[in-house]
Amino acid sequence: MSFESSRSKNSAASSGASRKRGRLSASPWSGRGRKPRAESARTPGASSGVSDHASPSFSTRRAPFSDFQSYMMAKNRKLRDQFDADASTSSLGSGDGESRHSDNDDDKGIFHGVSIFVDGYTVPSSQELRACMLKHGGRFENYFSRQTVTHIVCSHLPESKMKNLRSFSRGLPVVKPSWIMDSVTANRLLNWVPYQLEQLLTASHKQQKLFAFFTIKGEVRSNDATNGTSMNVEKKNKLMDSIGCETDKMANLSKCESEGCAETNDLGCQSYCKMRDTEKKSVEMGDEGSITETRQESLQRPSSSIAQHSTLGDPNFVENYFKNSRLHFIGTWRKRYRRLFLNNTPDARQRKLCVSQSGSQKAAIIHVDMDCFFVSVVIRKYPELSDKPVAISHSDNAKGTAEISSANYPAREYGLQAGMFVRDAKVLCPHLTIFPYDFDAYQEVADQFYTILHEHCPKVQAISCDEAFLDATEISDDPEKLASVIRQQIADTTGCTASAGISVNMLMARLATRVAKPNGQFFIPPEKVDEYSKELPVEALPGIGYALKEKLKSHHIKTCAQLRLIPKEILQKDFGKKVGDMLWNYCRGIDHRTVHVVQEMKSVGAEVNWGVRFRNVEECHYFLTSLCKEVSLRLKGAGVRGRTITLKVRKRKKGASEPIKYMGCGECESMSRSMTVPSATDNEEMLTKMSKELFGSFHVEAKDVRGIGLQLSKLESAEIRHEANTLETWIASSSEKTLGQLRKDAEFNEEKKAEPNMVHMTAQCNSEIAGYASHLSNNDPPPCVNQAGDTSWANQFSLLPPIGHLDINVIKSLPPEIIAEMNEIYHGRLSEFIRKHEDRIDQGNDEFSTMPNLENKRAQLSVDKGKRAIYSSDLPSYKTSTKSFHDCSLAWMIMRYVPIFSYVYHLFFSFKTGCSVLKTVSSVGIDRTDLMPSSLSQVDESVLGQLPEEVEMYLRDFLPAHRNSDSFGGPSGSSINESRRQHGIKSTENFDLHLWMGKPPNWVKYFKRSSCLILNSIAEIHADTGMENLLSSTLQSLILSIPSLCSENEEWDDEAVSIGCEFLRQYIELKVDTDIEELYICFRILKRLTKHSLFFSCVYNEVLPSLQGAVCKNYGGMFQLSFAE
DNA sequence: ATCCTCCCCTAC
DNA sequence: TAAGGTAGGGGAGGAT
Ligand SMILES: Nc1ccn([C@H]2C[C@H](O)[C@@H](COP(=O)(O)OP(=O)(O)OP(=O)(O)O)O2)c(=O)n1
Ligand SMILES: [Mg+2]
Ligand SMILES: [Mg+2]
Repeated sequence: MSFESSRSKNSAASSGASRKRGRLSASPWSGRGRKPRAESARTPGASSGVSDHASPSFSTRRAPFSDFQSYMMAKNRKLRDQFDADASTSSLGSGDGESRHSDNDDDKGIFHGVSIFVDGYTVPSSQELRACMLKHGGRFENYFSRQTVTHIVCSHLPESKMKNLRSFSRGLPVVKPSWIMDSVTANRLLNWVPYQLEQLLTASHKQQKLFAFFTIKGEVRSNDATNGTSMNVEKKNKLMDSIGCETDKMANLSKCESEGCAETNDLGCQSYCKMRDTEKKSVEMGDEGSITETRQESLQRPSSSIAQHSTLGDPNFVENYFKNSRLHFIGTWRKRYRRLFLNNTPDARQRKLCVSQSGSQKAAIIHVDMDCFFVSVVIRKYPELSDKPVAISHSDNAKGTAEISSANYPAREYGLQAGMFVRDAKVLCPHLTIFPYDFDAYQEVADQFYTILHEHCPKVQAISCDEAFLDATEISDDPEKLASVIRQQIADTTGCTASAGISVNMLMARLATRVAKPNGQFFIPPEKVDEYSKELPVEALPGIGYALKEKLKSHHIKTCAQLRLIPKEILQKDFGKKVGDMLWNYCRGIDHRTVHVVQEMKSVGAEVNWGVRFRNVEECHYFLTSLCKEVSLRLKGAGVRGRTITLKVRKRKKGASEPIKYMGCGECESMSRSMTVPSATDNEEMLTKMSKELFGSFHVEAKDVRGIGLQLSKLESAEIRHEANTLETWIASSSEKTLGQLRKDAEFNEEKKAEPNMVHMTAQCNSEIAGYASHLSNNDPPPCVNQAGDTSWANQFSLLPPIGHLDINVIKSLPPEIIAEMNEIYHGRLSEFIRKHEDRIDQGNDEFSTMPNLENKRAQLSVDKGKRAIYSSDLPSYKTSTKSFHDCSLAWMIMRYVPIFSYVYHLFFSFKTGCSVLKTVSSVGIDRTDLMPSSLSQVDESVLGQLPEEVEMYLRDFLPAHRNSDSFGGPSGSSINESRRQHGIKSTENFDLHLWMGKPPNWVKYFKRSSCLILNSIAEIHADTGMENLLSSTLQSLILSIPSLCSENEEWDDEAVSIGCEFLRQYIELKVDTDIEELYICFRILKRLTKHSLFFSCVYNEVLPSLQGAVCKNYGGMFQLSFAE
């Protein structure tokens, strides 16, 4: 939707009033200047690496560059970094990745030879640590294995977990994440000893600690006094190193950094420079017209020109933009604090599985949220400002369109809100003090915030950098106490206040927080849930934003109480199944969600919709290149690759003028297109190529482009080892086991040797992938199966899908040479298989085509004979089927070895149609028939969430997170079809809460349908009295039939009372202006009715305040009704 | 029916 | 000047 629409917090109207700033406002802008992040981002040695390496985005890493040379240097450096990351990723498991840059031996990275396993929640997150390790030549293990892991990294484990950790870590260093971050900062591998986890130091470890302490005694003493952090550690390290505790890797990166990276014979570097040159040339040359235009514009436009801050003026635009975008930061921080479920931990396996589901116990959910987060953090230094209106924004310009990011509570008194333009805010509150952002500080506080939460509760679901849900059901009898302890500690540690809401579900906890703010907490007991939720306006419910609110308003629904009057089926019909359910539940305070500690990552992307202005396609392409670079880095940082790439383009709406917001995108038409490729990628050049193609397909005028975004989905893990490892482990154990035995296995199986024939797999997969990747980067056509050369596929026999999995129809449609090769791989059994099948058809007994077999479907090799993009390839067909077999095996093994899983499985795996009967024959000795889900996408999330965390982890980890084997059509015509579908608002008049509108007024329908006899009668009477629209007449008639109606067979429920109340309230609303006398009469009759009927008594009492309120508002007095008896 | 694509909506 | 991102949920409608 357009940023310009009326739902915006900004009114275009109010630009007048440029008043003077208050006295206080001078300081933040004039005094401290406003170099937002660039400087601090490079500050070394912040305690836990807070300032650096926070985001995979390169944009957070370097200062902006003013001249072209430093720009190029930085680019080259970046390229090299990225190259390193590539190398270390593909060198996992086999060393051959290194040959690619063997000329540069010193580029191995400081963590060469180091392999970490991250246990539990850490700051920075395991994702970031992973990115960091891979970037600097180290390795990151998803699973603990004594063979591979050299260091265990963790922080803040509860004591119970510590015990486990002690037992399985035996001898391996257990260190804090700061070891890694500090090492990176120092650009060398620091000694880990000072970073040992103190909590873990048992007798055996103590020796090392004592040793460490002893050798640096003097230093530590003096430093301890200053409560030092990284500085002290840094000193400790120097000492340790000088004693020779551990050999250091030479710090060699800086050499390259200093000069001449452009001349490095680094292949990637050169090709990059070349590419950049051509890019640049094409931008400059363009067509004749645009050259002159360029000249003219740059001459004509002084510093205030549009070009200045747009893509036109800054070759580093994307980079600089992300360095300053608050929304970018809060968007990516969310990831930082979320635990992604690939991060399985041994302790999770070890913990008891019998954490009995608290079925009977009432849940205790705590929602914690920092108060006006950005403001609080910044004004810690200025306590005198805490009761003055303060906001955070990029600019203090009272006439500008900079946005308010956060306003403190005094400022909110003036009506300030996040998202408002500064110029509007200044109108509302002329003496507002505005501070610039301090992103480093926000991150640091957020880190502390989450550390505290995790210290107190194992079940934390991160919502954003300043907000989380805790499930305290099992850990505390007194969640209110827990909340206050947590809030106190947050205040003490961070100097900022947090508020908390406590209730029985996530919805109510969240709503409670709103009441609690600022700096408070609020508990909504189960019995009050109804009461609290009833009074709310619908937009107070999370999930109801501008659009839903408006849609509901058009049905005359403004409050939850009104919403409750609409039957679920009708809501579902009008809003869709899920949304309808949500509305129905939420307005009653019902919420079935559970606190999810781990969450799935489904897409990775980046977009820019500010400052985007182009003159020609070349500039668009250059921008796309930067964006792809960014996305590629983010993918690598997250350790994933994607198969579907989606490009989103915002195009100036026809007739739309220059946006209200400076450099904004204004009124836009937005469109998106995607293509799916057979092999998941994170390769920058590949992305660039694809995104350019997608961009071209829009046929958009370059000058009209106002925003571009790129997103990858259908994600797969970048680490092939992941599944391999798992497979090994599982295969290594043999017979049927109980769950208990299994757990013990998990504890010890790192000791085991895997089957020798399974070990090869990793290396082969890797080399295959590497080969494919290198082809891509050389711009060669992708290798086809035959060229791929290695007969290694034959060796991977054990990984092939059992022959029974193959869809015979698909097989037969394959090119003959592929069939031949497959036949070879299957040692001739394939042709036999085909022959048999043909026999069967002859007998009219085609088992394979009549039996619905999901797995067969998944293994289908969709061969698109049509035009295919250059990067498409037939090769992955094999990979796909191989992969699907992985999935089967893993899932199968879970079922086989863990009886409880069969149970769990039946509990929550829902199949679409025809459950697949999986025929598993095979090379690894499996011979069973079982049901299998094809992926986690078929799992019922809510059930999954209720499982014990361990089970959840298992399932998430062992099942494929995503469907891997759906057909890959490439950008085949259909997937690239422009769609101009209208999403017009459906005007179903199925329900309307305008009760007094319509020919027979709408209330008649409701009353007739009601199960309440009284309401039915009212409807009847209304009809009998000739559809009289005056309520008083109806009530007059009603009172005559009182004896027959009320007292004896009074049957009514809450819903009847509610609709009765709504009926009256709307009547009040309708009549209060125009016919106050009618209202008076009605309520006198009603008062009389209360004597005879409890129902009317309820309705009357509930509506009376509304009546008196309305009367008072309009006439300044109240009805005297009491004498009416 | 179910999947997929192209949206829209929401929250921070 | 100013930095309107990110990612999940979900609906409509076409393809299968
Ligand atoms: N439109 C928005 C919403 C939020 N934020 C940033 C600034 C906020 O400080 C932070 C946290 O968002 P909250 O919704 O929690 O808002 P606050 O913490 O500022 O206020 P509250 O006390 O209501 O939580 O995210 C932002 O930049 N722009
Ligand atoms: Mg907040
Ligand atoms: Mg918040």
